[in-house]
Amino acid sequence: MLRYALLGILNYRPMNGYELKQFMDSATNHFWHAKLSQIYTTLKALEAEGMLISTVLTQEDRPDKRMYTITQDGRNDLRAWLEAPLIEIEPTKEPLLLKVFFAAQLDKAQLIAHLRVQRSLHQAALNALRGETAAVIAHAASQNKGREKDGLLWEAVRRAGELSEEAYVRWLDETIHMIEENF
Amino acid sequence: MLRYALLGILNYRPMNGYELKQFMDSATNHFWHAKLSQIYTTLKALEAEGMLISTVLTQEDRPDKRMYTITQDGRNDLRAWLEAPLIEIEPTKEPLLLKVFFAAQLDKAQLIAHLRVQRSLHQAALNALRGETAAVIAHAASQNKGREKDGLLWEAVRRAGELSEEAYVRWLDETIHMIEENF
DNA sequence: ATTATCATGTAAAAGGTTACATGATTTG
DNA sequence: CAAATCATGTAACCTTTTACATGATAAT
Repeated sequence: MLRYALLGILNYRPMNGYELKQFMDSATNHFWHAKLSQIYTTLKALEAEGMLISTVLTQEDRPDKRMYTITQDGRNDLRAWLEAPLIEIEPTKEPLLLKVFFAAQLDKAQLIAHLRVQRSLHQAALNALRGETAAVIAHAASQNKGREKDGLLWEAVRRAGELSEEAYVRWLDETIHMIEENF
Repeated sequence: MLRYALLGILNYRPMNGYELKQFMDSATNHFWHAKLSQIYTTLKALEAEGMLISTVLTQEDRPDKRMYTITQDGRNDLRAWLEAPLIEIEPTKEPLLLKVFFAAQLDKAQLIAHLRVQRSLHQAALNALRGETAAVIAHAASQNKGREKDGLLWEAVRRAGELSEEAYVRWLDETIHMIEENF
């Protein structure tokens, strides 16, 4: 599925692997991420399939860049994927919930400590979505005249992350409180 | 991490692979899942490491069962993992959000259709958490006298799933409404 | 009759992470 | 002077999924 993330981004404009990684880190991190090593190998595979073409851009003072451009085949593949409805829910894996499920043998203080660490991490993620991510999206939308729909959807997706993190923090607060009272 | 799910469940009582799969499907599905093939290979690896021991239980009218029992080494490993705090957030991958992010080229009706399919799937997941999952947990807790903490944590984890699905359905409603108005 | 359940496994492939390898420039 | 940034890639490994393989009994 990383292939569609890359095709989707390269459908905005050509980029190199390093820049794709930066784009994902700043804009898609809360719903899709990848390591550089996987981005490079996936770009190579997409070019071999004819979905992308690359050209080397020689730079002075900086290493050369391999710029990838989406082809018509790539656009068709992206379109077909966008049109296909998702008829399943993505099954989630939540290490924290797995740990809490089996944590009855831990003592109260240790369990609460675990939950508080997660609370601060999720609060930070929520702040990032409301701050940096919101700013990146607003800026990109403002530079994208004539394509207002993009901006609406980017914001909708950001909002999904915000609701999800709000719910997580609320659950952590609820649960810390419950354990303080009942353990 | 499946290893800790299996060690955690086998710490309640010995089971075979097939039964572990059923347990996970009915109780842990919303935060951890695995295919039978992976469960079998992981059990084998855990036994090779000395975390589990297995014995074959011969049955009439049914295929034989390989029952797995946790060892002291397994209990120690489980304990060490439970005590280690989780200092990172699990990065999520949400195919629906990936699709919506790039979906500006779809027409309004198609996009709304995609979101409505997901709405019904997430509503069904929410109903399952409030129905079957809640019942399974309540029943298991009632049969677990003297270990009330287990039941409190099982319910807390179920509640996390409920809050998460509620937030998802709310977001889908918000987004369907936004697209109906602004696209 | 057909489908579901019970029951265990192996093999191949795909997806993803970690480690290795290199090296210049810029910022602190 | 050290660390971060820019920049690309390969190799080994781990995790997970899909497909293959078998076969009896119970339910519809």
